[in-house]
Amino acid sequence: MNKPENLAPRGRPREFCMERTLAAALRVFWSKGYEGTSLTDLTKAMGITRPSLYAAFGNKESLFRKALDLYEREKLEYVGRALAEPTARRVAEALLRGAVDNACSNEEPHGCLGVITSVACGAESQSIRDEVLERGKVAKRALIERFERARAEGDLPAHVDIEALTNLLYAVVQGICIQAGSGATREDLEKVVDTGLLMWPSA
Amino acid sequence: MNKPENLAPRGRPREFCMERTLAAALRVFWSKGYEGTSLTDLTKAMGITRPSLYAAFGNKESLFRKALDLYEREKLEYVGRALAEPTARRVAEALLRGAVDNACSNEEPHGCLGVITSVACGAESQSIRDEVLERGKVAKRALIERFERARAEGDLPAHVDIEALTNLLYAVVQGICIQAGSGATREDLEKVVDTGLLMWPSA
DNA sequence: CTGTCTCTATACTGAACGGTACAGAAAGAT
DNA sequence: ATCTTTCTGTACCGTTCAGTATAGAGACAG
Repeated sequence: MNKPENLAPRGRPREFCMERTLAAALRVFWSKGYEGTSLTDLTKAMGITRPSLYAAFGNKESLFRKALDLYEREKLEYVGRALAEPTARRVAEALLRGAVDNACSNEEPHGCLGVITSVACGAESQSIRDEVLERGKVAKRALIERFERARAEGDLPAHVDIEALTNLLYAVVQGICIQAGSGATREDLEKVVDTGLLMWPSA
Repeated sequence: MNKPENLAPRGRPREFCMERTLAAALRVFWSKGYEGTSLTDLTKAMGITRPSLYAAFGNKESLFRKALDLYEREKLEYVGRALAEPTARRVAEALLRGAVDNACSNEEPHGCLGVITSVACGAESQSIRDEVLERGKVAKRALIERFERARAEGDLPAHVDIEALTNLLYAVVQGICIQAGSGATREDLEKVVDTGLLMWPSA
């Protein structure tokens, strides 16, 4: 029918920028985990009050999901880029180097929001944990399919267990995220990636 | 001077077994992390009341340290066994298989208490986090020394970066712990170990 | 028995948690 | 100007947190 002409906000306009406040919330969740983040932490970092937060983003869980969307969109795009690389080795390399970049940024918290959440989420807020794990499974399945294609193309030895290889690669990525959050430097982790790539199976 | 003759408990004797209650506390910390565990969780699992807990173990932090000692003594002894293996490859294999065993027990929580604590410990209780990280560093240093000896013995290629190789192995162990806590089965992780060992550098 | 000592159990403290009711402020519509 | 709508800030809700005061129960010494 008629376009609702979305330039007609009827009441008092919002005084803060939702994108900026969402990015601020993401940083807090990223560094403290879902349960470790309090509403006071959030409102202080976002520069808004509690009722404003609830009106704009729903409750804490809904805010976290929106922050998670932003994180996947902006910080995990390297996963999609890695999947598009032409060879299995370059897929692995792009994934590992992207993980190091993401976990070692100078401007963002160290580590990976997904790993932190999947480890630090208790029985309460189980649905948050489940959603993060589900998103991880989707990425893992895409990697498995990519490596199966690579094997079919003669790009990986025929004898390797593709699922196990993917889980191993995933484990290294997770370990990198943990070590980044535990004080390892970018140089340390780049050497880990180099060493791992030396062992990558060739066809 | 005189030995205080420690078989003279003067007041009413304690009604619970400290070892059993400490083991129960360890299980709770292991499955929920330090900050995710409340005193109510602890007293319920240990079957004692709050004042009994405080009289016997000090405060929550002191109880956690005692549980961590127990964990290292009973659940991480495989690390020492791995270091005593005769070749670098067998050190790595014992470490990886021990990690899978420990993280996939049928009777204990899945995952690794050290990994969980280092990830899920916020700015509060920083000292807990620091202690766990320090204990991890000690183990890593022992592994580095072991692999340096292995290289000197011609047991590892001369060109490998020992510290990076150790960090890589450590990353795989950490990834295994995370995946064990995220629903991976023992069979999944055993295949990961097998695949990783296929890539282990030979002299 | 009476003391004395140490355990246990109830019930509490102040602070922080996630979430919200309510009143006032500010913008467009009429 | 007035009305309606939506945002903002204060002040609060009940609950849970780690930790404790206090009183009673129980075991030994004399």
